[in-house]
Amino acid sequence: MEDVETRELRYFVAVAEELHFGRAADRLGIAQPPLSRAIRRLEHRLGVELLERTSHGSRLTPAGEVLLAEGRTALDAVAAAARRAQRAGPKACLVLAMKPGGDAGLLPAILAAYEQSPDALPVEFAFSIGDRGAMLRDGRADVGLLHHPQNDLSGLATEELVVERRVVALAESHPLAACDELRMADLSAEEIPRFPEAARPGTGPLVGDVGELMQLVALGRAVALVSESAALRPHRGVVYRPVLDATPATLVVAWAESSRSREVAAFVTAARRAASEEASGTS
Amino acid sequence: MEDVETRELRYFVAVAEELHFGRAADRLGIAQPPLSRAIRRLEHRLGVELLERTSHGSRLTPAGEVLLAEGRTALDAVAAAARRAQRAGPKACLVLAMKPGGDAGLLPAILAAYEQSPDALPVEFAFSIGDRGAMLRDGRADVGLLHHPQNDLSGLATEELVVERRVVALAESHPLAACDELRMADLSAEEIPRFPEAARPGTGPLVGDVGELMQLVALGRAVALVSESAALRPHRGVVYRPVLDATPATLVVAWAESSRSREVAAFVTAARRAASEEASGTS
DNA sequence: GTCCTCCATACCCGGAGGGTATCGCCTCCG
DNA sequence: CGGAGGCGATACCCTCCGGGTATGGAGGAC
Repeated sequence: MEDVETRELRYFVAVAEELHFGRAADRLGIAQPPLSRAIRRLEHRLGVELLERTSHGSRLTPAGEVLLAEGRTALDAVAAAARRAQRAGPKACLVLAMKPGGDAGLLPAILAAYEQSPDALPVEFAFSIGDRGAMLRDGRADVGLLHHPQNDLSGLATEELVVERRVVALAESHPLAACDELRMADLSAEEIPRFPEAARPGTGPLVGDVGELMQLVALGRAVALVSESAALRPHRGVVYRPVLDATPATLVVAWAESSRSREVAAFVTAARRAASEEASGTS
Repeated sequence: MEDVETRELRYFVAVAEELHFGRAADRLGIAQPPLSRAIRRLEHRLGVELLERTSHGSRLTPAGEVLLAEGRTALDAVAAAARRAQRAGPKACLVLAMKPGGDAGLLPAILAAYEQSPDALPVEFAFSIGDRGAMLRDGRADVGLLHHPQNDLSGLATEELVVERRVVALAESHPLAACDELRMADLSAEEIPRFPEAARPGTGPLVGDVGELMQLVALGRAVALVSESAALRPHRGVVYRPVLDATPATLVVAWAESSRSREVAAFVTAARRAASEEASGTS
């Protein structure tokens, strides 16, 4: 069987996402006829129909659904290979993906421990609020600090660091601020902001970063569930209250399984050490 | 950045494995000059040197090492996407990779449970002695029964089924057959056969399948460590003795994380059920 | 029926990918 | 020390694939 080129996969993914050859061709920066031919050629080579063409758009066949899912991960893997090879050049570094403030206060200890490793590289930070898992999968980052179950960890290797209880950020003047502790049910009527990348749809206002989020909270226009360590950084006009029945967030160090280099392993070890020392120190 | 095509990755992997442009080109079925150019182009596009050319062969740079490892998994992912899409066509089926006899006796129960699932597909068997993990990674199979820690499970999702103690197969006439139980040290002087695909190198004779293996054992020319369930299938002239300090083998059901289809999930559920019923039934 | 939308077909062109011949360079050996 | 051989790079040519434009045909909306 002839093998599939990444260009063909990118083309198919574009069509499968748009369900429209014209728009997909537009997005890919090519004309529609070559795109149609490329998809037909791909279907013929695989011996499977991928799309049901109707006169108003197209639909995915079961095989198309499979190729969309698997093709995305394959494209991620190819991109990861290229990016990680690039970074392994003379000015090698380790890219850490994390949410600003999403380190449960462990970052200094982790970095200190990592820098003492003989395999340590300079660490670059890739701050991102929403897509840290994707950054690990497609090679934009090498290791990440992310949260379970808030982040999708599939396809990643992980190690748990600490479990963080979740607290709610409220305006000082908010009625609920009078309570010492809350339950999720108490928040059902509140506006909970969302970041644009958030997978789960909601009704809250969209915010771009943590600063905007806290601004909204301080104004009393919204409330926000955050990790308990975030409450250590006070914000003017905002108070924090524990939420008893919120599912706790587990901070994990994550990495792509295909990149089990010494450098990544050293970072994971450093993170593990920092977390366990933190746990024994504060207990 | 221009993206990397799978052809370029295949070319690079071939060169990186052969460390010789001529042999690699031969293996790829092309001439040497186009291959050299393709690699140079790839290096230039990534902005990194991948190989150190010497007059007697080539060596991998650190970036080349990274691209070799990541490129292999990327190629596997692309191949997996193509194969799984092909199989999702009209005559869809679920391919199960397993070692002959490597099911700890669970296979009938697993299949019975799976066939009752509403998502069940016809099951095809892909018997293989050595590379079942690779079959899952590159899409030749959808689910597999493999053993931890004998198999490399990296890049796969797994669920443990049963822990099997290991026993040694001996010829009836073998001196050690007189003992009721053995230790690994007792076997240190014995010939332990290897399958061609076995990663860990050894000195034992090469065997192609389980039949050959048992033949050798019956002749007293070798001994073999096998799972305790294998001892249930008697073989003429062969006896089994427990090995107290052999690390036990855990039978796991494994699948590629990117193919979390309903069919795969149903099979995993069936395997889990069969294993737990087996455990409670025999306890 | 008549548009309109969407995908497929027909045809052409440029350039990337592959082949052959040859060179430059290093190593090894006589 | 010099020639031979092996290895990768370069030069040059050609083919065919990937992409563009123009147009056709089918199906739904009104």
